[in-house]
Amino acid sequence: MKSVRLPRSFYARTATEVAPALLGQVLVRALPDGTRAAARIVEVEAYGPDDPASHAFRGMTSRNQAMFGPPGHLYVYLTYGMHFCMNAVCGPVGEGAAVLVRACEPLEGLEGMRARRGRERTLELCSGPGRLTQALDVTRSEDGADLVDGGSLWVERASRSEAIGTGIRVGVRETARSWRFWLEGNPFVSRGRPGPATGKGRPSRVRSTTR
DNA sequence: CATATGATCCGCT
DNA sequence: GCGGATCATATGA
Repeated sequence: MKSVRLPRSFYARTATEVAPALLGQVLVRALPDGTRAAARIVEVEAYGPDDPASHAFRGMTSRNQAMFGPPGHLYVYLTYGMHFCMNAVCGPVGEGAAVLVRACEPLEGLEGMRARRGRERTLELCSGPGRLTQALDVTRSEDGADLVDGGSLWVERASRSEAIGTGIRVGVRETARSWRFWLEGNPFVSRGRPGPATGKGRPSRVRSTTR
């Protein structure tokens, strides 16, 4: 079957529409050495305008300017001084919305991923925002890259059968928005972090003890 | 200029 | 379950 790259119009919607729609789609990375890496998106988070948790909330800076650019481009930033996180920019130009890709299921180029990650277990290659950028060799150099017309990184349409789970975003204290989306039952979904266990509003994650 | 803080990961207990 | 690693960015003196 022919692989179809997601068009600009796919991203030109609100982040809360794009986020669940990205689940099951395949992220493809063409590496400098000519090899390919591909992974299926299994967990995302939406960050919209008027959203205090969004990097765009306080206006445009040199760090987040890609978020205010055209949809379908990449916003990549460094967090905790050592981990990159990748986002797909959404909405109209100037809005400042994006979807954070939190976890993927490795499909292609696993050996390269293992080498870049320094880990053997497939489960540890892409199950986390910092992990997947390392596995796919995405750094700040890719900030602003075009997912639609660019040549090294894009998203291909794929089918999905799993149900979608929703919950509060990881590391975000605000509990009103359930803007984290994942493929229910998929083992590559990151464990995330339970919110500040201040008593109210536990995330109520799926029970995953023994299996 | 100085400092606090992350949309995290990993190793150790 | 907990804390250290490690630094760009934002904010205040």
